[in-house]
Amino acid sequence: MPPAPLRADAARNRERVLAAARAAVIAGDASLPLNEIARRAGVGVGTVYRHFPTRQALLEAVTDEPLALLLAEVRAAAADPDPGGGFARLVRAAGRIEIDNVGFAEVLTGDDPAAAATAAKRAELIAVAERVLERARAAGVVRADVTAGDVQRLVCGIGHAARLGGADPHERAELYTELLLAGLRP
Amino acid sequence: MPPAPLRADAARNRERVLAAARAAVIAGDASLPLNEIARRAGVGVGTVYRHFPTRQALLEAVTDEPLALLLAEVRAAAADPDPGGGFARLVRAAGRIEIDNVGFAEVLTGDDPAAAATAAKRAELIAVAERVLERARAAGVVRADVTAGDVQRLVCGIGHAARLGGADPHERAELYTELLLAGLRP
Amino acid sequence: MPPAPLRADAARNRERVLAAARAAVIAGDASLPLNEIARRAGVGVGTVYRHFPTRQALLEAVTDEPLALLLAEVRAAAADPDPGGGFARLVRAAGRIEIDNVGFAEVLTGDDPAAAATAAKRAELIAVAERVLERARAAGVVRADVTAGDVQRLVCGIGHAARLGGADPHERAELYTELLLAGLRP
Amino acid sequence: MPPAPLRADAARNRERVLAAARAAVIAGDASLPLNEIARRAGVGVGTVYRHFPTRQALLEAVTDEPLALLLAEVRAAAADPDPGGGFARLVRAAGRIEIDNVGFAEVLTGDDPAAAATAAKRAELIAVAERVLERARAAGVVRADVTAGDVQRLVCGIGHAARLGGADPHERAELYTELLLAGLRP
DNA sequence: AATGAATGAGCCTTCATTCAT
DNA sequence: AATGAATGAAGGCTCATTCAT
Repeated sequence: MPPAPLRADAARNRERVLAAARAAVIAGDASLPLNEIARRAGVGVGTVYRHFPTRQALLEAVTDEPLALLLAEVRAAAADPDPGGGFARLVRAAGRIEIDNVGFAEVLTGDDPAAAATAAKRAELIAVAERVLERARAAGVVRADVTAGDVQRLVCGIGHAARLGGADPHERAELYTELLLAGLRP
Repeated sequence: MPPAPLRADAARNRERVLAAARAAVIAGDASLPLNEIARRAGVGVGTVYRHFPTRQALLEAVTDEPLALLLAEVRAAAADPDPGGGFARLVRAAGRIEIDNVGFAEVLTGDDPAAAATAAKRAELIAVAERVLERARAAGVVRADVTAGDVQRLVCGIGHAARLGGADPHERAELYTELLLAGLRP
Repeated sequence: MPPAPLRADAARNRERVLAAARAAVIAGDASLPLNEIARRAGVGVGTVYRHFPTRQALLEAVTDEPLALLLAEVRAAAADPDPGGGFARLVRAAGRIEIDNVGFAEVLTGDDPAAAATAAKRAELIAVAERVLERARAAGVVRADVTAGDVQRLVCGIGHAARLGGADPHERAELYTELLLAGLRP
Repeated sequence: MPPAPLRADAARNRERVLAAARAAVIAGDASLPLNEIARRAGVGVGTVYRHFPTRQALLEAVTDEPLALLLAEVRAAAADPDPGGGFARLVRAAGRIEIDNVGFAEVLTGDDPAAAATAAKRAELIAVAERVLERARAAGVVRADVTAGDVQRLVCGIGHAARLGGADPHERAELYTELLLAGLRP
């Protein structure tokens, strides 16, 4: 059966929890106690558990929005007539999204996406990204010895690096992304 | 006064604890409970606390050897007559060491090195690395908009990235390092 | 808002913990581990912490009942038409209550009452007691060089003294209280 | 055999430990870790244990000097031709000594004096004090319903009371002692 | 469905005490 | 005799998770 449409109040609660978790994750505190997330969301712990049976499930849900965003970008990249431009666009978008969503990398590269929906999105993401890379490679604008998985990991790495310094990581992330793109050329 | 030579048995215990911690860190489990480290080392918890009053102190001790190693490399890099070659050597060495010592990055980029010795080594490391970069920049073989801090962070990021995939990260790390070096050229 | 009426079962647990703590305190073991109090109360440690975030909070709660009792007495004393009689009544009541509630003195004379309610009661207690003493002094039935604080401390001291011997401290406390009253006369 | 005369250095160590413990006790920190006492004394923990097998033994040793002092006073009191004056002198001395030696009361009224020497002194102290009280009672200058034990306890209580307030307890102790003496009159 | 009280395992840390050096 | 390293029991506290209301 399709996942029963949530009652209005249930949906609102779910959203609140999600918002609290998102805020925590963005603030870099991805290990915030569930008790505390519940408190900030203004709901009981039980409610958190009802909507998200495991912490992993919650993190995935948090990552769901950026994942959709990235999916859109990768599709747009695949549709770009310029293979090199499309690839660059993809990498830049991934970098931007990664830097704004701390847990993102873990879910994307982690092993067990509990939720089927996430798994599906992830699979598509990877498949399309692979095509984008393939095309760029064929056009001779990207090194041949680099896989889609490498690119994905490198984007994560760059996000990690950008976050290591103090203050605003965005500027750093931008620079690092350009470095990465330069390094990826043949 | 010099830090009083340890008694033979004390030194052995210290080494055991260190070995257990090192193993844990290499295995990627840098947050292993001190209890557990003590158990694996075959000593009481108290002994761990005696030798390393804080977890940070223990991590620093674990990182001490690779830090010394890297320090030697950076000195050698500074002595290399070829600025570009010296710089590349430094980055490659840093990459290799980082990949073999998970906690390394954190201690290197973290804020408060409890132990004075670590602080000193770290300071020298950074100073010399800065000179190496400066020289490479002056020789026109490295982009001008990249600081020593950036390089340090990027090496960490690359280590992180290499570790994200399954199995042997070494090969990946090597590739990523070359990408980084390529990206750093003007 | 009023402190939300506790759920029936929560209230029962709170009471059990309180009872266990009270028993321990009366038995003179005011430093009983919270672990042990939890065990005796038949609840988990967490429950103790939920109801009383700190040991101090628990002690204050334990002392709350006798504090209320004493407050009633001191008010009655203030209302007594006979200044000397009122004062004596106050001292005797304080002695009796002190002897039955070991931690009482510490909370009363200690510095930081965590709970606002305790602080308020304490303040009123002291204020009214001061008036009782004042009146007695004015009537010439109490030495002029003794402050309310002194009386408070002396009552604690007498409780302490009464508890030092073996067996039943009550009888001793009574005698010591009379000695104190005699000594306080001009 | 008589307790083998200590070697000079052993005696010095013993004295150092004693001094450290005394200082801690006077500072009101009678529960200072033995490790810490050893450190302050500049000796190893083992040395503390050698000289004082139990914490109780150490406390008794700390109390030994004031005990001797009090013993002298009580003898002097017994020798005083004036029964009332002798008694008052005894109480005042006890008060003064008690206020300067926090652990004193506990050792004096506690149950198990591990050291035989302490036990002996204590016994004599009590015996002589009893005679002083007896004489005062016979002279009609002290209430008849008060035992030597009571007086001892009351002095402890007064010390306790004096220490409850902030800052300098000496002044308070003096006042409280006079109150006690007044209260003890028939 | 929601709540939040209760639970208890588990980690952290301290310190009395022992014992090899 | 002295030392201080080692030990481990004990207590403090947190937090994921369950479940009665």
